[in-house]
Amino acid sequence: MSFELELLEQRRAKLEQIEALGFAAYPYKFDFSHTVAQITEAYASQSAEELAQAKPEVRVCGRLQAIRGHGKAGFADLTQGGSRLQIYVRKDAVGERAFHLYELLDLGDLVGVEGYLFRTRTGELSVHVTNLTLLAKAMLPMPEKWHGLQDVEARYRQRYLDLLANPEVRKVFAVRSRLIRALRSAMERRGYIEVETPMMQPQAGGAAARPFHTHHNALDLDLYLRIAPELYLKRLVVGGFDRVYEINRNFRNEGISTHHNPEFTMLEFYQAYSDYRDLIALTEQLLPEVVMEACGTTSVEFGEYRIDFSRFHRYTMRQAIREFWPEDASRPAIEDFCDRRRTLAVVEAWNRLNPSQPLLAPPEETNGSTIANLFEAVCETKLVQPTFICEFPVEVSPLAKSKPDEPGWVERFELYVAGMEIANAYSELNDPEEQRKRFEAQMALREQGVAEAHGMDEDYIRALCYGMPPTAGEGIGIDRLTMLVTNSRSIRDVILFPLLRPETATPDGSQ
RNA sequence: GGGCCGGUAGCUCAGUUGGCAGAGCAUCUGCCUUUUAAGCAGAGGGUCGCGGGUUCGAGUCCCGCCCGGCUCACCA
Repeated sequence: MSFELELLEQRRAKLEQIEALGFAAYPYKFDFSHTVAQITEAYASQSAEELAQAKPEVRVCGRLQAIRGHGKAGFADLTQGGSRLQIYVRKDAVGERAFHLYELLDLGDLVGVEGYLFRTRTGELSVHVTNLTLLAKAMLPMPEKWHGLQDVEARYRQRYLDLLANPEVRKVFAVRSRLIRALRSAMERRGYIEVETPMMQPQAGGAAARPFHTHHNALDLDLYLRIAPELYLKRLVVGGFDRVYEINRNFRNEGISTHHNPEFTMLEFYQAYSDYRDLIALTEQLLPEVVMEACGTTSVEFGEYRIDFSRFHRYTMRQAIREFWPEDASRPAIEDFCDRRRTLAVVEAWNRLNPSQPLLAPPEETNGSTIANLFEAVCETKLVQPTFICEFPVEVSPLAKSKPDEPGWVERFELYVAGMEIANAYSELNDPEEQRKRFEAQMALREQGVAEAHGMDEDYIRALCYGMPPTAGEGIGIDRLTMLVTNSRSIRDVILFPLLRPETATPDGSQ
């Protein structure tokens, strides 16, 4: 028998002994008078004398995280919801039967205790137990008590153990929850209505990404998991919801990295009678507001940086390439991006400065794509403090409205923080004829083999034909924002169950 | 997909030039009625990720594979 099975057998035997003592192995409930957190908070300031006088009675439950035996007495740490409370079990106080139960307990067991509060010789608030019950047994051993669970793979695969063994993980997800709650209430305060739009779509639109495929049997219908809610949310704006938002999952069938999980959470919202400038103003208000609510400050540690969400920088994409160009002699001019040949010369200059990582700019690529790629290569990692990058090439923005004076550029911004794209927003294109032309241009790209190019969406164009008010829309990546406010270097550390290969045994027995 | 790093007891980790598979925690037995990384004495626990190869001998060297991490590419 393997050691692991032996441990399991030991605990089965203990559970049988516990039942033989007359305790239920899996009782149905425990009537607690306090949570552990309520007790530690309410009695924190009471002295040993005050407690000895009052002997406050409590019924409290949780998981045993440490057991310290002393012969005919013993201590244990009861944890619940990330809080800890010591219990003290004496044979003469609980009786033979309950003390025998105490001796059969293992680390990880869930128990309920009844007793009175006191302070030990060393001053620690503890429950002097008069009644002990088992609520559920841990049949497998818990991770080690002071190093926690370190194995990264095990932490993701068995997140429940990660949460039990590593208190800071629990904190990350508490902050994530506060952040989402803050965003929701910030949107509600501004008069936005929360909606839910289809996750399964006959056509995956609203972004440039490859989708996941699925199938509905009864309708015999091929469907895609959505890559963005955008086109549905704008249909709702046509329908008269002037301010809508959705906080939900998007699915993109792309690579996995420290900044990308195949499913990720976005806040996406639309505001009628507004343009992207209004959304810059909104974002400048919104982020400090929600970051303050989630962490109690607007400036947060992120790796080697301190990120200040109360101050925003701003460049156009063309300005940013100039600004962050590494060398004066070859610094491009704004006019260099007007024409294909001059843009390619800028790429060549960049590649001369970075021969090890040359930027590929195939001749058939649109000039807009080349400029956007150039921007990412030159600037992205340097945008540490919150920075708006405004005005994108029309070729990479098929759903955004052109600038009135420069049809090749659109009214759009992306917000960068710590080298990551956090938000993306634009003045929405609401001219159905122009939208049709944009879709046609995208389809032409798709024919050239650009798999993530946008498809034609006739129903969306029909919706625009009924008239969409001038509208601005924005998406904010919740996972990445959570990374920033929890100082997490990997997106997997802010997603409870990140996608991993399943741990199935292969024919040769390996994993 | 490329590059680099890792996988040894339930957990956290050592393992030297190729020479008997180790420690701490956890577990088990005994002692212990205010400890808190409780303590003391003893015991058990291993497919060294998987499969080949080299060798008298492989955790260690070589090849292939699996899983994971970081990074580059792609993307948000």
